[in-house]
Amino acid sequence: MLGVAADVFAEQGYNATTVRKIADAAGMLAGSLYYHFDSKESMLDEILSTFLGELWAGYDAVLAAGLGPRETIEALVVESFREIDRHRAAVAIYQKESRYLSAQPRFAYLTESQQKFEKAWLGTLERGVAAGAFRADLDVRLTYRFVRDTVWVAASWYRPGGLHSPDEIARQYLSMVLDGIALGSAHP
Amino acid sequence: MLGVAADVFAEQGYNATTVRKIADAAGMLAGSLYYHFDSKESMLDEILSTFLGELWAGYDAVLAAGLGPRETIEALVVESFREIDRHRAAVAIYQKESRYLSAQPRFAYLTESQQKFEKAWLGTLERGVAAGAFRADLDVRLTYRFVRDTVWVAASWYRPGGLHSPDEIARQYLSMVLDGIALGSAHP
Amino acid sequence: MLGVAADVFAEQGYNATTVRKIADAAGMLAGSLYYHFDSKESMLDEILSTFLGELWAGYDAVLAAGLGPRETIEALVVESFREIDRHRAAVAIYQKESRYLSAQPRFAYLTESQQKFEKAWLGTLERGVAAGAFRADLDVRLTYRFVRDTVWVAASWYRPGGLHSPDEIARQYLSMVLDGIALGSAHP
Amino acid sequence: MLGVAADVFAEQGYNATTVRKIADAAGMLAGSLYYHFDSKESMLDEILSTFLGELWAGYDAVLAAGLGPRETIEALVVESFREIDRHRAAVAIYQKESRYLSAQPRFAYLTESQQKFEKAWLGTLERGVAAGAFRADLDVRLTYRFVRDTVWVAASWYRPGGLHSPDEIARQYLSMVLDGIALGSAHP
DNA sequence: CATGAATGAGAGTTCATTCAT
DNA sequence: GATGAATGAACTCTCATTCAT
Repeated sequence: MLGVAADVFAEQGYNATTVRKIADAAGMLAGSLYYHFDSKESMLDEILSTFLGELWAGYDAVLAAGLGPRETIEALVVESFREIDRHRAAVAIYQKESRYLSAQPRFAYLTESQQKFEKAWLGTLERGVAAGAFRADLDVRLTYRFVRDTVWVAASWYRPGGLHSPDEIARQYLSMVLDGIALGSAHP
Repeated sequence: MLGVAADVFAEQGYNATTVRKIADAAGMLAGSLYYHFDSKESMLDEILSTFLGELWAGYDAVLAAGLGPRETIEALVVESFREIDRHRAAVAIYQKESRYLSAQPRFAYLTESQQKFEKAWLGTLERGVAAGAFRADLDVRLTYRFVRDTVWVAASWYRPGGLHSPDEIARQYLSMVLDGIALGSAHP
Repeated sequence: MLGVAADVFAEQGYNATTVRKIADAAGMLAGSLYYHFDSKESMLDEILSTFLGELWAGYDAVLAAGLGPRETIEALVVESFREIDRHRAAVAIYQKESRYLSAQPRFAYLTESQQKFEKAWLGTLERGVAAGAFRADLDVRLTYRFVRDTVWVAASWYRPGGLHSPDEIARQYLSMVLDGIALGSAHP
Repeated sequence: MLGVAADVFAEQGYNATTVRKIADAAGMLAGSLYYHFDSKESMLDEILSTFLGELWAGYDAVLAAGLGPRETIEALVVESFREIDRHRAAVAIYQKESRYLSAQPRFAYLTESQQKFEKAWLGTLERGVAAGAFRADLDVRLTYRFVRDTVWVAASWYRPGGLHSPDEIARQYLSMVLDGIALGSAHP
């Protein structure tokens, strides 16, 4: 039933989603939802925290593996697309609502997660620049935002079961992000 | 006053924004807004259509200039970041709300604009692949989405008057998109 | 300008008429009306009191003429249709709104007028029954309402300048009220 | 609950009636009404269409009975007063609001009903004139309006459970309409 | 005299939530 | 576990009215 709610939230936006719509999609009446959940907000909370829990399980495993910076970035991107595949709705909700939600105490964990996230990615990029794996002529914060957005916005159009598997999409994205889309360019 | 409304819509989301909040931000009472606008929706309409009007003025000029595919992409990206600079709030609103809005007849122009947009970008990318300017081993639709999202999501964090000028950001984005962030990669 | 307001009130109803509609019909802006009138209610007040003033001037002349009961009824009906002709809108407003207005102190004169009205008509009918001019087998209060309504409701469809003059309509109405519409009936 | 709404509409007028007044009269809060009805307008719609449905059931039975013109008129009047007795509020609402409502598509059936109504009454009167039952020296359209208004305006003052039963009122009205209120008049 | 802009009370309506059944 | 009915706060919007210009 959380899955149903997540789909509706993702499609219509949290605020524009009425409890009745969720109930309709779940085949019951609006009042009946309250046997299962405390509130509309608690559904959202559970959707987001479950997603972030699984995301960090994956990320932490990658970060603990002791890979080089380029390999770490690659693994994080692959992991991210797998999460998009498994939690598409949650990711879409996160993208749309997190800024406004993170102001509320109940969703403080969104801010924490975001900071941890930034530390992991930005740190890896900086490590990669120092190690000569990534270009030094780019603003690293800009690069961070570029890579981050590039990956996660995919949730807005990705549909599971489409032509490309998550791993295939990850591979193509990585190729674009790392090597660019132009032909014959080089950074000696 | 449309600027005020756009800022509030961008920050809180259209649905979560009450007319009272807009009125507060504009220094008047909620009812007073209706002397200037027919409805909350008409404010949104005017914000988005004004933005799209100016966007297409710029895009059309670029597309009519007869540039090569790579130069066209470069010019479109530069133009896009300039629009983000001038219409940051409108772009953010567009990003968040357009999917759900485009279902309504009143906002049918969003769908039209999106199709024109896709045609311009996708066409240029295909032309570039054919001309040997862009890599042929990538899915061109995936590449399109990658480039498109890469550019426009910037509106979610961009603040006018920050460290980087729009043109500087465009330059860095283009460098990443075209040549990648990795050092020493080449596509001969 | 009162005439304009009266027409709009008559057509749309007092409550459904906005000040703006009156102003539109008068060729000015809503706020400008307040140079001429204190309030929407005062327009209504002036319309109704002017009409009732003229009505009673006519009625009082009839009642003071010392006519017999049948001739008095005839004269009152003729006078009424002349008032409908001259104050069609006011009569229509009166018909629709008086019950609800008469509860307000400002419009107490409506109640007074109505009582005077009832006294004049009912008294004449009773006088006529006693004098053998009118049938005694009918409930006189019912008869009063019958005659009263019969006359005044005409304001709802009457349009000045139509086929029938007010006096012609009065003549036909009187013929129906006094002698009935059936052929060959008699009350010896 | 429709009955409650009808009473309030009848007494105060549709526009002057707030949903809060209806809710008060029904012993609930304004918002609660919307569990039972889509809108204030849909209450009005249901009240009027229910009334017209029953009215035409009665009228159609009369018209199908194959009576002579005078008997038809008598039966229609009797039927009308019975409807006033059963749907007093609805009739009063119809009288006050129908002209303005019939302009809206939703209430187009009011216009249709009115045309059917006119056809039934006017046709019967014309038939009666041709058959020598009614006077030929009167304008038949004027007569139609006279009879029509005479009957239905009664809803504005009629109170169920009063001194006169609907059938008694109908009898007196018919006597006045058919034979007049004057004594000794004849139409040979 | 008229305008344009604002006010503020109140309208119809929506919706998350509650709760007896 | 689910339903139907109700709650009450909040929302968008309307409108009579005011007033500086």
